[in-house]
Amino acid sequence: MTDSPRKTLQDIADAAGLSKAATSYALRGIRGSEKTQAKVRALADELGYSVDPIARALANGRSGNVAIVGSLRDMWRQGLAVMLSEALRENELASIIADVDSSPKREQEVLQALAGQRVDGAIALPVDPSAEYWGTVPADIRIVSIGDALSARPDAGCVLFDNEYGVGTALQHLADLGHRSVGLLAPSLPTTPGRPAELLARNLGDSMGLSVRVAYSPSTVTGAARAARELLAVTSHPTALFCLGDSIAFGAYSACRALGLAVPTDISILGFDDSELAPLVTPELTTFGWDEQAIVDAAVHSLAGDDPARVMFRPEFLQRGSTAPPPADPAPSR
Amino acid sequence: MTDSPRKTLQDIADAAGLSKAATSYALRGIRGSEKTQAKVRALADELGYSVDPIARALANGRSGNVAIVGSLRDMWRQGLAVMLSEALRENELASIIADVDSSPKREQEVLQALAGQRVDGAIALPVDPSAEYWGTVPADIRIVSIGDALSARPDAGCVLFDNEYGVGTALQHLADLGHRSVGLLAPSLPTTPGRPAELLARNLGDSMGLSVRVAYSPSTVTGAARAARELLAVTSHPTALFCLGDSIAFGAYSACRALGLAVPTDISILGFDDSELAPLVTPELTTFGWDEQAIVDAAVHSLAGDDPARVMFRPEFLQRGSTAPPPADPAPSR
DNA sequence: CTGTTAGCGCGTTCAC
DNA sequence: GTGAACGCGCTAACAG
Repeated sequence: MTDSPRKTLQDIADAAGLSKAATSYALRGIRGSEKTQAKVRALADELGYSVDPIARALANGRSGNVAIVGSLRDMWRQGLAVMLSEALRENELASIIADVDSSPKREQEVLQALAGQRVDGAIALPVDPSAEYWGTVPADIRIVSIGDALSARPDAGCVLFDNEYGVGTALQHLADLGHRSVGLLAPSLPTTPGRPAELLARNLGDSMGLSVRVAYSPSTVTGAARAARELLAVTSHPTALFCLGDSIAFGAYSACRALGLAVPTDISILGFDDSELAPLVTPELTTFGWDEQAIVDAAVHSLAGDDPARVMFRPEFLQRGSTAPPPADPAPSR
Repeated sequence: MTDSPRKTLQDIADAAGLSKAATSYALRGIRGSEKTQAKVRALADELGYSVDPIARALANGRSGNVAIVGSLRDMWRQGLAVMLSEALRENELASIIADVDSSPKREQEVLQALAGQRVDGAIALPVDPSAEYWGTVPADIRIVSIGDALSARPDAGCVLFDNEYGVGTALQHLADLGHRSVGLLAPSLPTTPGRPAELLARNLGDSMGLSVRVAYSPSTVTGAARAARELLAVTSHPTALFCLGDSIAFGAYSACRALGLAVPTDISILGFDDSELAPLVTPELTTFGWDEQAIVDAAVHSLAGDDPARVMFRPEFLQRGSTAPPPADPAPSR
């Protein structure tokens, strides 16, 4: 238990026989001769000095903290959050993580608290990207959103997903297999309508002669199981389930098992995100994979760099074993 | 886009016609008449004032932040970290999350930075609980460790797991089934020996006439698959794998599949932590479940309360389908 | 008790 | 290279 009373800049200035200012500049290599800088630095780590990040933050107005805000309930997003956190650390930024479940209300609250928290920026995995409240975040807090653009915050960096490609590929795949009725299990709440992926699914489905029924599901396996069950508990249920997240797909597996439906012979299931476990369930889950590290790097770069970039990532279709043609006779009625 | 240049204490002092000091006291309800306090508070949120956490931290030495430090690579810990973060928020504590992968070196670095960050406390899911470096964290930073006690930090709160029960039950279960040679896949590194669970496994194994071979594995599915493969790639490999974490168990499934070993007929697999997916893999994973919410509450309570409590949780054995008696003839040699 | 004045904490930055 | 002011809230010491 070190009881060392923290060295301050003054301490090492004294030791070096310099002024605080000179020492400060030297430490940061901004001014002073090579020699002085070297001497000061040597002294600093000899005495075990390290800048007090709080004092520095107070002095120059940036805290070096960024918030990671959003819906962090499914495995994929949790993993992403941890990766983000790590990438930020490598950029000398501390991250505070705030899960908002999938509640726009919580999202708004957290956002409101941001200003007070003095974060320099935020990386969002937005619950409701079309909400007005994004506009209320002070303009000097940089935002990068992952997944959807923030309509109320056009200046934010965006790491977008090529949903058109993903959803199009998925529906085409199902249409090609002969499905006509598809259930879409989306992670948002009914109260946050208009998320691109869902609109897209309806439109693209229409153009392929596919009837797409949309349902909303929590991103937890058990929650999704319940949602999937409801979708399947009608007399003439969809013959395929397209789940916007692997966690949801796993829930769908569970629901099918409970209902005695075999995957993929009775019903096809399509996931999204390629969780580590997708190849491990039976049958292996057909899903879409991302280059997560590239996504994380893009987000952090967009936050740290000077251009709030807009980049788009295209998911890779990973066909495995969870899809097949629909059963020949009308789907069993529960 | 509010462009408000952050109100300061001075602003609201001016507005109230008071001194900064009076205002500061009033806001915190420490001094001043009821009337003044009410007036000042009203003014404060009318003007949208909120204390600058940085200035406050600099002034009184505490930031109201707590760090969540540790190995956050497996799903279970990631989920726990997010839950902790949420529970802390409810206690008006912001949390910063630092994943240290499973590197003691990184753990030490993060710990060292803690003091500078002015965190009030830390919740640790320690990589190396027996390391000396825990002792170097300033005594005024409260620590609560989850999973293992910190030998160098006897004053820390502890949320312990009843490993004796868990490991004992697991090994007994395997012994009862007739296994004699068990592989233990533990998430630590070879460089951090002496983790209770592993020592226990050897000792308990001995007393049951079980030969326990310990191997170390990353907590990712793919990493664990590799580790499991090595363990199984010897001529006379264990007939059961006890994995200290479901992520590792899933990796073991993957390895078995690749090696053409059937679970549970060729090899039994036992997990730990009861991930949401444990009942979804085939065969369903036999594992141990926790009351995560209780664990989180205990940790947060121990950090926030005044008694650095020591509590212990006992996992629940969840027998499903991944264990069976060993094959009658000697195990196939790869 | 109410309110005030005058630092303090610690690193940064502007003038000279 | 230097002194001094600054950022913003907290707190000891003191006056009414």
